[in-house]
Amino acid sequence: MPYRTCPRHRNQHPCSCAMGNLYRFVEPVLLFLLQRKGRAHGYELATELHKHAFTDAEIEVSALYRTLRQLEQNDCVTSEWDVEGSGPARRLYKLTLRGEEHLEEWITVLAHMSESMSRFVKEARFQSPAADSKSKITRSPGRVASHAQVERATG
Amino acid sequence: MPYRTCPRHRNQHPCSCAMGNLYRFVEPVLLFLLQRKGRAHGYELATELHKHAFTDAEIEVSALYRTLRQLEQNDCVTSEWDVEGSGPARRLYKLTLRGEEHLEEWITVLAHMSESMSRFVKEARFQSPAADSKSKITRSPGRVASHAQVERATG
DNA sequence: GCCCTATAGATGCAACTTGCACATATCATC
DNA sequence: GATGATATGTGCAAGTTGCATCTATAGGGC
Repeated sequence: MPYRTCPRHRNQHPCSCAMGNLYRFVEPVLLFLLQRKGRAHGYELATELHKHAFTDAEIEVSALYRTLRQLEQNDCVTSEWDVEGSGPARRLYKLTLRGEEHLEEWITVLAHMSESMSRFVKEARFQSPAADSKSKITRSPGRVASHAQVERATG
Repeated sequence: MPYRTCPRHRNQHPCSCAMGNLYRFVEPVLLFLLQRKGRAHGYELATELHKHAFTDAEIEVSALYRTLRQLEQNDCVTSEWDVEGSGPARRLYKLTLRGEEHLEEWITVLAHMSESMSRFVKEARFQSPAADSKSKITRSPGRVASHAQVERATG
């Protein structure tokens, strides 16, 4: 059953790597961190991102940079090169007013989703009370098979 | 600002259509409904899906059928044609043991995500208390721009 | 018979997203 | 001048999605 094994967390099953598309949740966390820190560069944000991530799947650095560029094109952040200090130049990002608004929209989205999920989990657990006890690992979220993985598994 | 208008919910902004990729959350709801109903066909599930959906974005029927086929290829459900009754033949789906296990994995994932989101929302609202009051619409989640929308907006 | 609508399931495809590998550049240390 | 840490990106194959479209059965109206 190949769709149930993850190359990254082979032994700490279940994991959430196959949920993919996590960059969407990278966006609100980046906005949040930028609001809190005032200004920061990408590499720095990368080190703090996982503390606020919604799953324990690793976050791609490339996804982070792409998300920052996307946010800038949407006028949610501005950036300027910082050549002070040693090491390679870093791009310093700052939240704009629009970025703050966008974060607030995100907060509304996530509050809504969180409630829906929580309701669903309660209802599903009530329907099938095995869910709590059967799973050996409670901290890590479960695994999801993608279409591609189905192909590999059945093809 | 084209990225901030949605063709479907132009007036009830903000919406969550641009979050896309919702079929991933279609999967657990399908598993849940199948467990509850014993057996059902796709069209029937489509009518009940939105009641348990995690956002108010419409769920594509094609995504539903694709998800059901995917689940079958993963041995999470089985199906057989039902030619009884009038109208076109329908494919009757039933949950397998593996499907139940997969639902439980999903429940673990979603419980974890829901908690992380809720924590994030609290922290972010504490940091920026405007989030509750500024947004005129509280029921609908906010809007997210995709890469493509950025291109259209800025190109 | 023919048209319309509802039911039911499915596919085609362009556009889009993602994971992974790789590229580039600066500076420190050995 | 090799190696490694810091820092920011790009290329591309493989995967996903939204929308339009297709097939098919049955019922009702004309």
